[in-house]
Amino acid sequence: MKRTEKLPAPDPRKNSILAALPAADYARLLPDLQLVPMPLGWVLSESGDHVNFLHFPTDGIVSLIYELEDGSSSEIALVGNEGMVGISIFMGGESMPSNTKVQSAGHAYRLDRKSMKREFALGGQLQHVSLLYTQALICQTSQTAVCNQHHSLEQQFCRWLLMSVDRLHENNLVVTHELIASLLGTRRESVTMAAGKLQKDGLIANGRGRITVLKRNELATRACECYETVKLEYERLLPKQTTHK
Amino acid sequence: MKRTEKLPAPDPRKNSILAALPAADYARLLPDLQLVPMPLGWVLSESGDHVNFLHFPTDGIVSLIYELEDGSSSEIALVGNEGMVGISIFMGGESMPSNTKVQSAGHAYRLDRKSMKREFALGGQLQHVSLLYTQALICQTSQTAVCNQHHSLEQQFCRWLLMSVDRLHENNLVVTHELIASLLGTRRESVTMAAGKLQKDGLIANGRGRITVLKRNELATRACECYETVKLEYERLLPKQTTHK
DNA sequence: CCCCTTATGTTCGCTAACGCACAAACGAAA
DNA sequence: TTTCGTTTGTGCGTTAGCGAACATAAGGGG
Repeated sequence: MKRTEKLPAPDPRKNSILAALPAADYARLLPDLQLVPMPLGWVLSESGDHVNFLHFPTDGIVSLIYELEDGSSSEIALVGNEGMVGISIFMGGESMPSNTKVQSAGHAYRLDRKSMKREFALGGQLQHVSLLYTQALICQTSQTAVCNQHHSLEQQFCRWLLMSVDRLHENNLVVTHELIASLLGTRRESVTMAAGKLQKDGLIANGRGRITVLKRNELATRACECYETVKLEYERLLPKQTTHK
Repeated sequence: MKRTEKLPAPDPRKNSILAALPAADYARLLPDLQLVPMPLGWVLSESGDHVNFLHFPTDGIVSLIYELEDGSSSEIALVGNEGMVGISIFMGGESMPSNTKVQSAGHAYRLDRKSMKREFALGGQLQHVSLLYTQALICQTSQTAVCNQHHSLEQQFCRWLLMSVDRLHENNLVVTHELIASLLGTRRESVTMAAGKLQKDGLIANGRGRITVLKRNELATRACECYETVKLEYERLLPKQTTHK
């Protein structure tokens, strides 16, 4: 019988937003940051929910999902340790029409509404980085809209795989075709076919509830330009930087 | 021969964002607001352009458009007198990957980057309303993404017509099928067919480069839920209010 | 008034993706 | 090992929308 191992708490600064803060700002925030595990499938918030915490993932992936009345849905953005979940807290709307759901297990540090608003109002680096991140998120969402309109399922699937492995920092995804289908807003069978084709060509290996990316570069050539466009915009807006001391 | 008539300058407060400001804030801004005409087809900014002005439309419609490498494109959002164009100025990114293009002629007041940043940094009502509007814009963009994935062209077309007449405050649109097609990311022929069907059913009348909405309510029943969802979210985030004195 | 550009209407085959039905195979739990 | 639920594979017929080619029509400028 396996025991759940007690792992050491991850460094909050594995999250890029927190890592971008000057020491003083970070120190001010640290006492208010609470570690929370993000198990697979956990729903952080649903459409219209009053959001009480801003989450900074250190690992794992959270999907922002829009659901329609007929039950169909689409993922509009992916968030990993490069970002945060719950922007309506500082944007002022209190809630959003999207659901936020953990698509790959991990951890996050959460900051309560009051602390975030207090820090945001200071007009310091957290405000600055939060707004830049939000702009990047708008870019991702917009590109998703165009992508849904113009690109084939295979292209979208490749894009999604790349965006996921980028955020996981490893090649192995724990997902079913069914889940991917709901995120891409398509049928499970279509995903199965696309995955089968990529596997036959040796780009991925897919087992039961698991997909392993084997040839990242080739996947990128099969993906649409959307992947690269969004990635470049993220790097432009939120350049990789050494953590402030 | 028609002469261009010299019309009186529109009231800046016909723009909802400006109208939402307290008298003191508005007075501080007023000297920096410049009226600019927005002729049909005018491109305010293209992908990656360094944006120097924030525009507050008083009438007319501006489209935010994403263009792909192969020349195809999709409209991401519509902006009328309820909003503003050039959010990257206060979001911090300086530029965005979208093009902004006048889809229906009108006017706007523009505010230069420096003045906007100065006012935004004060943390007053302009900051607050700008962020709320940005969240509404994210909602519109996200819903567009889902809509592109799941809804038929007819549904999208009806949604687009409704969103346009809402912002124009009249029933008559000056657009060609070709233009609509590029905004909806589809073929001109498909738009012609959809328009023909709606005309046969008496919901719209379409002439050469002109579409008149005859039965607004019926159009709403043929549109997808996306129209209503976005509209409600706009009203929630930016409730109609009497102008501050 | 005529011409000529621009906009709209219509047809025909084609393909990606849908909806449904069912078969196969994997793996955890008994 | 057997069983059973979940996941994946496959084969239909159907359809919305694409792409290209072409016909018609509306309106402005000479």
